[in-house]
Amino acid sequence: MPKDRRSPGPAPRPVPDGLDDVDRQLVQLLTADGRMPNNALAEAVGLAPSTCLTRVRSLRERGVIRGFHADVDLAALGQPLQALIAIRIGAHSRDEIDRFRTKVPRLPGVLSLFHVSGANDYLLHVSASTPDALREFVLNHLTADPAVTHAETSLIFEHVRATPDVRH
Amino acid sequence: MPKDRRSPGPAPRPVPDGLDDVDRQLVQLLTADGRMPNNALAEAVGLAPSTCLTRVRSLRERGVIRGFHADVDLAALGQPLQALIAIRIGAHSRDEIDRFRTKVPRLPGVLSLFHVSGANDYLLHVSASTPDALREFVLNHLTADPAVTHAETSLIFEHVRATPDVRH
DNA sequence: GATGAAAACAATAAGCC
DNA sequence: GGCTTATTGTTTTCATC
Repeated sequence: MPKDRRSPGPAPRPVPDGLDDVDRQLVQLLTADGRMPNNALAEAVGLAPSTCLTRVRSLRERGVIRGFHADVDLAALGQPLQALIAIRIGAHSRDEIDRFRTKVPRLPGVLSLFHVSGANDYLLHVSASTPDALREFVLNHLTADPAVTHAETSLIFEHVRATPDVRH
Repeated sequence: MPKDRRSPGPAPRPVPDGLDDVDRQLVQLLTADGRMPNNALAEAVGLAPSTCLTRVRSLRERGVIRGFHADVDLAALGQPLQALIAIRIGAHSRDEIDRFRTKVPRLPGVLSLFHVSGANDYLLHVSASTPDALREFVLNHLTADPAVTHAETSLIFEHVRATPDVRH
């Protein structure tokens, strides 16, 4: 079945609603360079600037593009250390988990929180200015938390960010 | 010693060279919104647009700001699964490690590669379209690699990105 | 949906403090 | 460093297809 026109019953698909090739190209280009100007973008995908603008707006409105962020060298900002901390939660009560999940992303130095399957419950990506600051972070905010039963810190020697290929 | 002027011998500091408060604010603002226009940025930090432009340029030139990227909802692009894969390397020869480190970020679906201390050597953040695609990725690119002795996959249930606080 | 043309706005260069 | 002004270029709206 090639195109499924005239489907009578169900519903017209909820959110991301078909991204075509041009949409994917735009996402790809803006992932690689989030400040690429609209007219350059337009030329790159072969659209008029006004059309391109409409497309990009629609991608943002549909939540396909969530936002744009500067990628910063934290070492240059006095945070030369990064770590990944594997965390286990003891009390698996909904409340404890929600509290932890809400509190952690607001702690200073926190970059990302992953809730994961497997032996650990969370993986926390943090930055710190010194080994002591990292130790203090773990002791004050993780070890001291009654919900946390285990926290294992691994230093990050190197972090390579890949630009995801967004084609089918 | 307040300012260390007239230091005769050493050298005038190599790269990030003192970031002042305005620099930090700019970094903070551009981390939160990488597409904030220069004139809005200028107003937010209390500078003239031209001056602000010079500052931001300098931040990029000094590598404090490495780039700008769209934050994309991969699920909307047909990659609803994400995983973190803990990897151990057997042969700890320099060549094997370099090869692994070079090859992995180019594999399809790879988002980030962390080289870490501790029991594991790497932590790989990937996206996939289906559980089968994830399994194929692990089997073809990790298990099949002679340098890899162990690969343990954890599904990511949720990923919360924090906006780092860049103040001192 | 896509377009081109016009109006509105932002980025940049130059000269000066 | 920073500011202002003048210029260039980009974004955005709108009427039209």
